[in-house]
Amino acid sequence: MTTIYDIAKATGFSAPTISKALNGTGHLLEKTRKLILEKAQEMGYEPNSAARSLATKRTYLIGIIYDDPSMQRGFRHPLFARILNKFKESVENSGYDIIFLSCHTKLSYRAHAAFRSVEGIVIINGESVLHSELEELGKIGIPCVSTNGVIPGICTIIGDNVASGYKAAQYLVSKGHRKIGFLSAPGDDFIMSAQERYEGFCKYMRENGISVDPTYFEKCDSWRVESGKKGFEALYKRHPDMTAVFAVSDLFALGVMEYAEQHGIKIPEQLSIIGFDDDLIANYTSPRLTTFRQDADGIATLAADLLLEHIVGLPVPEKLIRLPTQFIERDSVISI
Amino acid sequence: MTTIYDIAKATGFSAPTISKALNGTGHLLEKTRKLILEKAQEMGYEPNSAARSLATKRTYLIGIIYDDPSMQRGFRHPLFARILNKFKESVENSGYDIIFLSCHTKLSYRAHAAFRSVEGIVIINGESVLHSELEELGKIGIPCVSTNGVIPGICTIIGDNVASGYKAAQYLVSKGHRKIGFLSAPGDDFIMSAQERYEGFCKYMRENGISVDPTYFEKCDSWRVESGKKGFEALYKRHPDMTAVFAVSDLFALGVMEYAEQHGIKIPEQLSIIGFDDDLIANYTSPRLTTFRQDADGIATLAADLLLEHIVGLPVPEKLIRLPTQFIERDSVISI
DNA sequence: CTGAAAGCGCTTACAG
DNA sequence: CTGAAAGCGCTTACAG
Repeated sequence: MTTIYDIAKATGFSAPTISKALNGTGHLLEKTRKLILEKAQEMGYEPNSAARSLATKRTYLIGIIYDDPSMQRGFRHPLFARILNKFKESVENSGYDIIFLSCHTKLSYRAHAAFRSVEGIVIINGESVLHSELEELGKIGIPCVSTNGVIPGICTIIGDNVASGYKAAQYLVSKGHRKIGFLSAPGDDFIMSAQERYEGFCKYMRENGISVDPTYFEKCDSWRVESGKKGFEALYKRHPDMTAVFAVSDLFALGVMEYAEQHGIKIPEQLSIIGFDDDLIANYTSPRLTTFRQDADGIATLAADLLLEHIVGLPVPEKLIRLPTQFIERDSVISI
Repeated sequence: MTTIYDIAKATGFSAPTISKALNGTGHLLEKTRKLILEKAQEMGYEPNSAARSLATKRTYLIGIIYDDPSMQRGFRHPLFARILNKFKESVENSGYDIIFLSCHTKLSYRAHAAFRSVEGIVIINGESVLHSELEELGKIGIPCVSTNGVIPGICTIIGDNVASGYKAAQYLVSKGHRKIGFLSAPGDDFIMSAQERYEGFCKYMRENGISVDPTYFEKCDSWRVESGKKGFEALYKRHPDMTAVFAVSDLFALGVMEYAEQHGIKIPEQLSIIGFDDDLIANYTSPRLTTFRQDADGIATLAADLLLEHIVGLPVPEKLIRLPTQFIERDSVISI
């Protein structure tokens, strides 16, 4: 590893001068700068981030919270992986690297963030059980944004769940459906996407004088396929005359299809389905799945921009920003 | 940010003593250690990794090369995302963090690795076009493993492609198929998985006296669904009497299914298919797709273990390690 | 058992 | 325009 001092020795200039030449700061003779740059190149010099960070107090590191306990698909999560992809790309374009913050017995998110001196944090998919940890994050003064749960004091950018639920209800009703099952998912005061979709669903019904029977609602106990299947089974046993179901996840829709196939329920002839997320798979089931697509790129870009602005000291709204989702009509819903 | 000096001042001990207490090194009075630890806790002390790295020359950072130009699914890649998940988990258990190495006009993999002082590098999914970059990595002396392409001087752990191709041929032939299309993918001297699968395929045929007609082979021009579809179209136009096709990727199989549906080809009645990767989707197409599953966890764990051993100075074999794949028989192949 | 000194590689005022 | 000095937060020999 060549250091700045090696270059100093080789060129006869002092370390500060080398530093200035390398960073393009200060006023140096063009000739000096050129000579130093050439020598640095020749000697294969690369700056050392640890030393630089120590001196400048800047690490160009963004901490990522990405834990997927509920769906357990890790980096293959249909929404959060897309957000992560784009977020990473965005911050890298500004010279930042990302680092994953972990949280276990020997290390908290906060401790990890402090250890690596990250300049900002994005909560892409947080362990819901760790509220207190996450709220703590909101307090330590380090810039933070969230693309998932809503945490006091942290700016959150998410898809418009209420509008999506509203749209689903509207669409199904327009197709003549009235006995509509709702397959929901775990959530709490922090992660509310499923609840909000139900809220929007009920809102449409209410506005249009259609009563909502709470026994048509079923909350699955995880975001996994099997949970969707199990949830649908419960729903179906209560209401075999149900004509449609809105699942808050494509994976649940898969579970429904699986159950339907095993029990001779024809889709969409006997049962229409709407999913959520537009997983790649939604385009290849049969029938192809009608679903909602969240604006992952929009969410990620906005989150990155706001976080970066926050880092350089610009004011950031501490509020909830909702981006529209896109309704994707395919073949899993029919008119009755 | 409380530093070691703050604790020194607060307790009356010197900085080195604080350091020893915090790290559990040296010989200190139990009483002293306890007092310091309590004070540190109370003051919310967290070590600073940049300062520590500078002093110890250890960063506990692993550089990840993960670029997916060919399939363009980023973190949702059916194989590499699974490897990344498990690899991350493995190294984190040993106290390491991962950081993604990027490679563009203003930064090479090598420069990025040097800047962040990573202690080791894993090439999970390298830009194939950047051979020279990757080979350079093999030379700079920093511990390196690969789970994808084969690079001179770098230990590589991959699935057993030859055996998989062999198995596919054997299975198809046992079901009576003789006119078998082979849908291959881009590759080169570095990334050879598709070629190797064809090699194994031909090997079985050769060993069993079945001639292989090269016009039944088609190389798609990316790993994407559309390329698979296009590739199959070419194949099908040459050989409408083909009874089966082996696609080196589930995504290609999806393309085949799409083409088949649009052209009234019944699957599996008129055309049997085998895919590769066991993407989630393979279990939900209709018919459900027969495919191969790579041992991503095994590959990742082995890669992590070898890399970590290499980092602490243990000898690591500079060779190619092949892990068996699992053949998953579902419903997309019939006997004829 | 504890501490004074030096150093890791870089940058930032401050002189000249 | 260039450099001497000090400091970022931590650790490692080395004394005592």
